[in-house]
Amino acid sequence: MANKGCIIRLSRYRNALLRLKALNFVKVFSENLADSARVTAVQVRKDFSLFGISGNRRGGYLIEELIAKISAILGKDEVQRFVIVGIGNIGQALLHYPGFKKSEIEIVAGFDIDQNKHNRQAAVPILPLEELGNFVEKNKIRFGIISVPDSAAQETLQLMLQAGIKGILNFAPICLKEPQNCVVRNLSLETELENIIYFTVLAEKEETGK
Amino acid sequence: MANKGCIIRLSRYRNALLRLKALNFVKVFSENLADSARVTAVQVRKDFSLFGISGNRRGGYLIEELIAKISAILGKDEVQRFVIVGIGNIGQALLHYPGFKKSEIEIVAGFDIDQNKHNRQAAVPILPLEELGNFVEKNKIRFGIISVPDSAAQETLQLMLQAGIKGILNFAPICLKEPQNCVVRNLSLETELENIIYFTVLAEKEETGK
DNA sequence: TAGATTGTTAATCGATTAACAATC
DNA sequence: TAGATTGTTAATCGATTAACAATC
Repeated sequence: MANKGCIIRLSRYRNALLRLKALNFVKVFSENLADSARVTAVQVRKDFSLFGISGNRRGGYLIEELIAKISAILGKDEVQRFVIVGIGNIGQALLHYPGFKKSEIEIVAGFDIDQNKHNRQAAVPILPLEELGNFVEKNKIRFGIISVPDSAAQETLQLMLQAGIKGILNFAPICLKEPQNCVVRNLSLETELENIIYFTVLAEKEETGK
Repeated sequence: MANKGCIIRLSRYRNALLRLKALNFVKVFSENLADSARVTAVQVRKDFSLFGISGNRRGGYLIEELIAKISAILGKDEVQRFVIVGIGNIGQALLHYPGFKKSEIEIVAGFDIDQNKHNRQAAVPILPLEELGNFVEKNKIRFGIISVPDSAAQETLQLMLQAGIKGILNFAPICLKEPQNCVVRNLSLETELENIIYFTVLAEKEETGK
C-alpha cells in the first residue's frame, strides 16, 4: 500500500513539522508541507489518506497531532536501537552522529575485528566482532548498519541474521540480497555521487546542445 | 529517457563488473549482472538498450567493453572532483573515504567555519568557508557535498551556487530546492534509517498477524 | 452563503515485466 | 539445425496527478 517513496516523504514532513513546532506554529496546510518536502499538496494529502490521517477541511492540520501520528507510523513511540559493524570512516562517523537523536534513533554499540579499535569504556562501546551475537540477543537489538569493506559485507550480513537482526542499512557497494525475515537497504555513497555526476553532466550537455 | 533508478543500476553493474574483471573473467551474461544488482535479466538488457549498449546474441557481453561503456556514461572518463562544506562527523568521514577511488571520485578540499578544523597542510586541506568561491573557481570544481547542520544548509547551497557548483549531494535533513542550473540530491541518514524501521516493523506485524 | 481547503475517485504517466522475434 | 541468449515491442502494474466532490 504505502511505498518507499511515501515513507521517505513522511519522514520529511515530520522533520518540517518539528521545525514548525519549534517556531511555535500550531496549524499547517498541505501546501506548506508540500513546499518543505518538494512535492505537491495533493501528494501530501494522498500520503496522509493512505494512513487514515485527516485534517480539518478549511482548517488544515494541527502540528502536534500530525507529529504524533507520523511518529507512530514511523515507529518513534519507542527509541530504536542500532548496532554498527565496521568502524571505519563511515562507521565511526555514524557512531556519534548527532542528527539521530531527534529521530529517536540510538546507536548502542560498534563492532570491529581490529582490536586497536575496541573500547569498552566509551559512551558507545566498540566491541570485538565475536561478541555481536551475544550483545544483540541480550539487548534485544533489531537493527544494524553494515559499514565494512565490500569483501566482508556478505559474511557480516550472515552474522547479523544469525544474531537476530531484522532490519539493515548496508553501506558497502555490494548489493546484498534481502533474506527472508530481514529488511535490507543497500546505500552506496559512490553510487549516490555517480548519480549526481550523471545528471549534472546530462544537464550541461542539454544546455550547450541548445 | 534514463531515470534515476536506471543510473543507480548502471553503477551497480559497473561495481560487479570490476569485481569480475579482477577475478579474470572475460564474459558476462545479463543473468549474472541481474544477480549482482538484485534485478531481472530483462531489466539489465533494457537498461543497456537505453544507452545503445549491445552484446553478442548467445555470447553475452565482454566485461572490458561493458566497463568502458558504462564508465563513459557515468562520466568516469575523467576524475570528478568534489568539495565538502561542513567538516563534522559525516564530512570528516567522506574526506578520506577510501571507496571513492575506484569510482574516479576525488575529494579535493573541505570547508568549515570553525577555524580549529582548518588545516592547509593536510593531503585534503580544510579551509575557511570564505575561500570556497575562489577555490572552486580557480580549480574548476563542479561538484559539492553539503554536510552542515540543517540550519546552515540553505545558505551553504547559496554559497555553492554562487561559486559555480553544478551538482550537490545534501546530507542535511532539510529538503533543498533544486535550483536552475544545478542538480541537488537530498539524502538524509535519519530518513534512510526511518525507512528501514518502518518496513521492518511492518514485516514483523504481517508475520505475527498471520 | 461564499470561499478555501481537505479527501477521493478516475485518468494519466512512466517504469517494469511479459512475450516474442532476432541471431549467434 | 537446435539451443541459448540478446533485443524490442506490447502489456501490465503502480505511482502520481487531475478533476471534482465534500465540508468547515
